[in-house]
Amino acid sequence: MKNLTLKDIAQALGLSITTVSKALKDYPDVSAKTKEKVKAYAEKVNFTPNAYAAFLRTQESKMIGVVIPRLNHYFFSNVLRGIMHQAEANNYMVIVLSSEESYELEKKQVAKLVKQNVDGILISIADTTHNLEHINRVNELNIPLVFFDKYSKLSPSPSVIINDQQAAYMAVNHLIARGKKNIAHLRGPLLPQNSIDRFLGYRKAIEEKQLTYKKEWIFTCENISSDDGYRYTKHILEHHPEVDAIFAVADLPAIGAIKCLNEHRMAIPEQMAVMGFSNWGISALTTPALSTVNQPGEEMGASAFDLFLAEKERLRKGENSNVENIELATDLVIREST
Amino acid sequence: MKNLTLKDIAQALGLSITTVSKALKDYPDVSAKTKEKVKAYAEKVNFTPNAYAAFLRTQESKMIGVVIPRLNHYFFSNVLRGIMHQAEANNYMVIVLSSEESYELEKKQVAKLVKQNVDGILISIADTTHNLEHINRVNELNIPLVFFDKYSKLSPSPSVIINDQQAAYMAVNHLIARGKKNIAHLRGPLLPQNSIDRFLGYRKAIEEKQLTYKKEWIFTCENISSDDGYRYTKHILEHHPEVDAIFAVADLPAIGAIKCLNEHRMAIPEQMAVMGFSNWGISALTTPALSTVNQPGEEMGASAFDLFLAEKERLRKGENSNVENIELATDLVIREST
DNA sequence: GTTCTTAACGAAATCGTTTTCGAATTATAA
DNA sequence: TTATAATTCGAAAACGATTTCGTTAAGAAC
Repeated sequence: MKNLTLKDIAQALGLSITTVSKALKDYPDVSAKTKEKVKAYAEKVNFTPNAYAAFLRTQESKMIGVVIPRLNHYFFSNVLRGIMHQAEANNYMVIVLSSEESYELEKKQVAKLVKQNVDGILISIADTTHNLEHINRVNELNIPLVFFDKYSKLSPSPSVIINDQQAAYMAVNHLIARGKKNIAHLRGPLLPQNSIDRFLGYRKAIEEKQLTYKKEWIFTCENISSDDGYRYTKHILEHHPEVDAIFAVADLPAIGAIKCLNEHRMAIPEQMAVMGFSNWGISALTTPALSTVNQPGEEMGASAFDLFLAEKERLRKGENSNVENIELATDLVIREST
Repeated sequence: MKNLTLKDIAQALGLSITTVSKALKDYPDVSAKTKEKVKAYAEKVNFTPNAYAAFLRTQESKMIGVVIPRLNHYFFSNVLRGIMHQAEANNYMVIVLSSEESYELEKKQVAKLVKQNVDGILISIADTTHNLEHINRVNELNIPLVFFDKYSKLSPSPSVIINDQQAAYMAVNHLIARGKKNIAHLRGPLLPQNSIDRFLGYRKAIEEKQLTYKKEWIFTCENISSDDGYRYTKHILEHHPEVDAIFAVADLPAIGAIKCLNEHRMAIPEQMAVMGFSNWGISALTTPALSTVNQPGEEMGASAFDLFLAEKERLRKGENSNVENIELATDLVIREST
């Protein structure tokens, strides 16, 4: 019942440990007959080599670490799913750690993964991460590292992201096409690249169509929470009645906005249109249902894992070839709120 | 820069590997001075013993496996958080796997964890799990196993759950106190204990107050999805106009119900009250906000980990003492939908 | 018959830690 | 001074898989 070892198999078959090991790994200096015998027996007793013992020799743990800013986050759950699916297909285990959007915790979690000898790290950095020492240390140790969704332009590691600027540009253009002229923006925190890019996409669309751009219509959602959206929308209703649409950095603030608008009996989208970002599961369930930008979470996760494999291969040979950066396509999900 | 070993420290300090190892683990046969010296140096170079090598001797991997039915599930995310927090405090790593509510996948994931030599398994079983062979195998291997939230009465392993029956009983009593007389129930699938218990709590409250109990008012949400809730609510409006309240097995169907009621311009809660279960983050954001039962996710996770430690201790000594089962308190969250 | 090649297998070292057991040194007792 | 005990250390054997390097035996070549 206990896990068998090579020794057990060797004894059972009257072979040496060496031969059994080599037979299982298809070494050329084992006869076809022996290979057959060993493989059949190993299959029968459901043998798999002890991962810890194997690590000691090969220094490959067959584990990767994933650091995400939040666990209970719809989008990241989807990314995780993609990662795990791909990891399973390649016989990797996944250790997931959360940074809780804290730079300090992120550093700790990365250090923990390094100590665990993971074969690679997939990370989406926290909104408050302003320093890349911990990332650089991973690079120096020659441990493959891949960014997904939230990355840093200052690091040379490969990344898989969406084109946030273009996605936001498309979203705001959709609002404009619906006849909206005074569009407010609930933006994300100042640091992360994607909240910057979404803001830039917003501004580009506004300026290109020569609509009014006002600093007073830009609000920073520090926590990207529904509460942020609720609060700012209330402020907009009270102080900027001319605003006829809201483009939010994420679905959560957008839903907060809808909640506030409903309470004030505003007609959505006639009096005020609302556009979110991410296509969370809940966004289809609000009344009215939220228009948003679809981010392909699972696909992003799968690509991130693939990039890890590529990066690992790259590091194994010399450093010559250049890093890959993948940009996934997004698409608008038009529902009732626009 | 690379991870140091005991050997490195031993050489640096002119000691043997043995002494360094023993000094770090406070063996009595190492002098106080040597211990100081070793510990100070280890601290300085940020040494931690190689987990894989340690496993080979101790057979303790300092890793636990967690199997949950779904990754992108608000409640389970919270449980995970509790588990990870407690795991971190006790120097454990956590491997999370999802069964996707599939019995077959659940079996595979458990097998994978066993092969990985985890020190224990924390599991919330899938709705479709009808057979406990995989769980029994874990028991036979003397690997500590703890159930949380969704357990099986057929297994002797410890568990941490809520009293679903009582919680549902309280919830329905709340609806009755609000003057509702014809209460429909959107129940969960037939197998899992908690959907059975919630149904029993519902029926107990109904019968105790001698209200009408009709089989036609009971609907089974196979996927516990918002779509289930939406569909059944539509059916209720069309075929059972006398129903004045809906008690759902979870928040998602309840939100689907609200969506349907809003579309039919039904007054909530006057014409139809809605009660959910779980207190998902979104339940506060619907219009009207959803009344529900609060399940203490993080607390459940933390308790599950503590139970694992206790169970491990129990298995280490003989099997004498009996297993613990923890029942966590729930509380009603009354919002606008009732 | 001798030498050489090739095929098939095993012995043994290694990874880094833990732990048993014995050795060496010092302190204490006789 | 010698015997005994206490203290402090280190050598070495695990744990289980991988891999290098030999060894053996059989057949080929001369």
